[in-house]
Amino acid sequence: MSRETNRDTQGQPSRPPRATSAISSVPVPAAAHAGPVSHAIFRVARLHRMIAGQLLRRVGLHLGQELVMMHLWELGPQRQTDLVRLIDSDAATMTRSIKRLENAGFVRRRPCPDDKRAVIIEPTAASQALRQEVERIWAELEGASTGDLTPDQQAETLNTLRRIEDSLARTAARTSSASAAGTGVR
Amino acid sequence: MSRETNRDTQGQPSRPPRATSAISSVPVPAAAHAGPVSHAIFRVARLHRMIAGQLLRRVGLHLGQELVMMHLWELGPQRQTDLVRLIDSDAATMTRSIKRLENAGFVRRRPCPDDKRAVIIEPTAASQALRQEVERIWAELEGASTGDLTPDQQAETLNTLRRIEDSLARTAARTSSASAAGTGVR
DNA sequence: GTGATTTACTTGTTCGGACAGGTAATGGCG
DNA sequence: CGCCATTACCTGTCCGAACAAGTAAATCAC
Repeated sequence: MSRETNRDTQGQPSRPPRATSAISSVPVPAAAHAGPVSHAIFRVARLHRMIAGQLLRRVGLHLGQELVMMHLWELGPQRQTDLVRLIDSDAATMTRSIKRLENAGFVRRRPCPDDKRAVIIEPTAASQALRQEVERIWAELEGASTGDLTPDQQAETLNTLRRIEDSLARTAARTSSASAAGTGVR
Repeated sequence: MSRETNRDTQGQPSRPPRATSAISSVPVPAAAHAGPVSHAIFRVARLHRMIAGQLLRRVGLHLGQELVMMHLWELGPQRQTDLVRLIDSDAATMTRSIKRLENAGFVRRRPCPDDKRAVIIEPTAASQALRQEVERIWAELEGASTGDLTPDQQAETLNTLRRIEDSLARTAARTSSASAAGTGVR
């Protein structure tokens, strides 16, 4: 959360705060009642992102940069466009992210011999020291997400998340194609 | 996703695509294998955020601004700091968000009579036209998230999400008070 | 081979989010 | 009353994300 995580100090608006139902449930009546699942996704996403950001910052990485490095470590040098596809990111975002990783000394840029448009990104030797740290962070993040769930419960959780993802993906496909029928058949 | 959502286009670097297991499962070996739940959360969050952004953009709002408006509509005029607490946002972010909503004509700023430091934010009459749209969008987003789940399954999903949130919240509480080893890329 | 299209990447802009200051106004305490 | 920590808000900066637009190279069509 932000720095201000206190409660009480009620303002003078014209309505009672609705008896904040449960334990820690932040008082968000409007959004919560309009779409409980949606709002839960939103809160989980924010917490997850925040924790990941905190952990990564300690090793000198920003959110998202760890994905780039993980792919480079695992698959070796990649063209920028391949990284974009792997992470399903944006070309513009990747350009700037790579630039910052380069400034930080974690990657190097090399022109592609086969294709003069392309650039090959490769992890530096110095970045190898990060690898274990990042893997530890991902394990920590996974632990923070799953808590003390049993493997069965984790599988169930994963199932639930996949179901949500599939559902959202279906909607995204419908929503984005306002005019064309295209679900990207080229 | 980004604009580039195509597949195939065989690349020529050393990239064995690893038999993309399922249907839509984007080929993200490294991150997925390091933390499946974590990675699922990440993907769900991104999809959810993207769809919400698309829907909101059609009515002239940006991500997060709808939360401000929903609270103002439901609770009436609020001080800026109250909005920050309600949404659990950041004071700086709120300042700019309010400024943009003001430029868009959706809110008005009025000095607080009791406290000369504070500012009262109130929804404009013009913003009332948005209210139904935003509520429709939230319903649509909820539908997109839950898909064709039965109420029981939705409750189960909600339970799972809450469990993740609690787990993350516990970690966040532990993490924020931990050590502080600087190291910054910036 | 020439021209049109596609691809790879860059840059500019805007947004939310987060952090680091900075300025008033407020309120408590001696 | 004066001192001082807190509060409410603002500004600057940096980052990821998304969109628009542009450049250069590769590829396709003819």
